[in-house]
Amino acid sequence: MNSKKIKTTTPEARKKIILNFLKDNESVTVQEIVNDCNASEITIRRDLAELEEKGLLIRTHGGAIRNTAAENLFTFNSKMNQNKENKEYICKIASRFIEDNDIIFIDCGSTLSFLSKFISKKESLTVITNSLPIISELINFSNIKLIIIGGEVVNERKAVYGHSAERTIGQYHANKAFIGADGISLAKGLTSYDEKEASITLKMAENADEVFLLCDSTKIEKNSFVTFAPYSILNCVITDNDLDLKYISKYQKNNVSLIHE
Amino acid sequence: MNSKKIKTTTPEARKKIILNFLKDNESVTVQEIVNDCNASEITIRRDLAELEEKGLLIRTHGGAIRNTAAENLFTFNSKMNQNKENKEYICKIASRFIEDNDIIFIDCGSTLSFLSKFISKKESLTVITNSLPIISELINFSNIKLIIIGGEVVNERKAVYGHSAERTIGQYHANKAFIGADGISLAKGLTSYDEKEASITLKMAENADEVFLLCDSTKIEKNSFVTFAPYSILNCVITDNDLDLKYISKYQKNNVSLIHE
DNA sequence: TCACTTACGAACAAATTTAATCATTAATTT
DNA sequence: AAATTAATGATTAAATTTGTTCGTAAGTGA
Repeated sequence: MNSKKIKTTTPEARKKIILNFLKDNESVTVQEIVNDCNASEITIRRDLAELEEKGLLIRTHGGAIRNTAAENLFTFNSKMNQNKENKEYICKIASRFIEDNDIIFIDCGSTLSFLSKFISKKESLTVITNSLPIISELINFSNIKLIIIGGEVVNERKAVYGHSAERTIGQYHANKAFIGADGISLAKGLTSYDEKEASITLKMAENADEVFLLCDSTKIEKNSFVTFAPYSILNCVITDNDLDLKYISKYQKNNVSLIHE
Repeated sequence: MNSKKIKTTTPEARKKIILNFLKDNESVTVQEIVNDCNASEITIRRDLAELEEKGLLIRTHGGAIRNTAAENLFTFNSKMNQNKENKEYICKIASRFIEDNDIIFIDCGSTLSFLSKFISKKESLTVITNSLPIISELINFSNIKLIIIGGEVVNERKAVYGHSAERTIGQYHANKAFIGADGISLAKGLTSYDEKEASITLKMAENADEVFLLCDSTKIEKNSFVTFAPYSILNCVITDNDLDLKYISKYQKNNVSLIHE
């Protein structure tokens, strides 16, 4: 029996360690990685060179810094995990409104990206979206017909935007649209931080029979920068349990049902 | 040796051990599994190959890493590594024809997906594609304007197809198109196994000033199922070094340059 | 600026991992 | 029990990864 020394890292595992480290830290030195990975400097430098090649970090003298644009290919990172439970909760409620054979729009955004988790079990569904995380989650399910909206890919949002995208949406019609917003109020309607995003969201709403707004309770009766639609386009707002209950009747009077459980 | 060796693991039990280990750890080495399972390296490697085939993990040199959905969704696996060197070689040559500020179409297919490796260094570029692996490789690079063609997402090919996609391509015009095919001959022109794929390829070629066909030498003077374009739409065929040189002059006489180095 | 230190990468050589082939063993079917 | 099939391991050559050396480049402080 020849006892072999057991290596605990492979090249790819090292790279994962490096990238994971950079998720928590702004920068890393070659020495730090050498210690963590039990490999020589030159090996680490070669790893860093490869990772830079792929755009996953930026090399510096003595180490590397995070490439803020990259972090994780098709998942949001920090924003994604903020309020994760609430977002999942909201999406779970939303999934109750999805029926077999529905054709649905799914907007992009960190809240909406949890929706894919709950809809992969439906028997048959057509999903039209501009969100790459959604595509990536649903692509393996043969029961879902997936349609991606074409246009310019925006890295920061992992989604497709632009005139071409907006025009494309008009070619489709869906039963239901599941959209996001940065604020909603009876006074100003739906508002957003970003104009591009607002245009896409509006187009989806316009081309669907029923419109569901998914947003956490902190956004209710709050206004953001760009006003892009009146609240009347909505059939339903789905939010979390922290909702101030006084809003429910107010919204009901304006024909919008506010659902939180 | 007179003591009977007692087997403690079956193939399925080993695989369970491997997968369970990867639930708790980011990565695993072949040696670690060998120790845990009392099997030889080759057996473990065969296990890992099977598990990778099923998409349950990702093999690396020396072991395997966990398969988190988003990381490999948009990459081909088995077909990708067939003939890898030739495909890279072809793409490297092709990249010489790409200049700064070009607007280029990139077709989908395992050969073409290596092209992204070589074009991320260009200063400024617009890439229009229906290939999700290409999108996933280029999304991090701010020097590249990325446009995805909308339509139905086909999991098997990790790409976008359909009438809507074909129509969309007509909205764009590119300097150069880099396309693939399953066969090319002077008699039949460009041929493909798949009709949907052929239509997309043809549209790209029609909407570009220059057309480059990237295909390995085994496809030269071979015919496949669907004839979709005459060879005259091509400006250039880029192939590998195993090319039979007699074809070069023949193709040149028909105004197609056949490049292999 | 200069000297000084540290980091870097190319080239080579060593070590490790891998795939391919073949022979052996175990399990299953006939 | 014989034949067939599946699983395993040993051996080899090839491919990949790694570390060492050494000359060059980059940052640092006086």
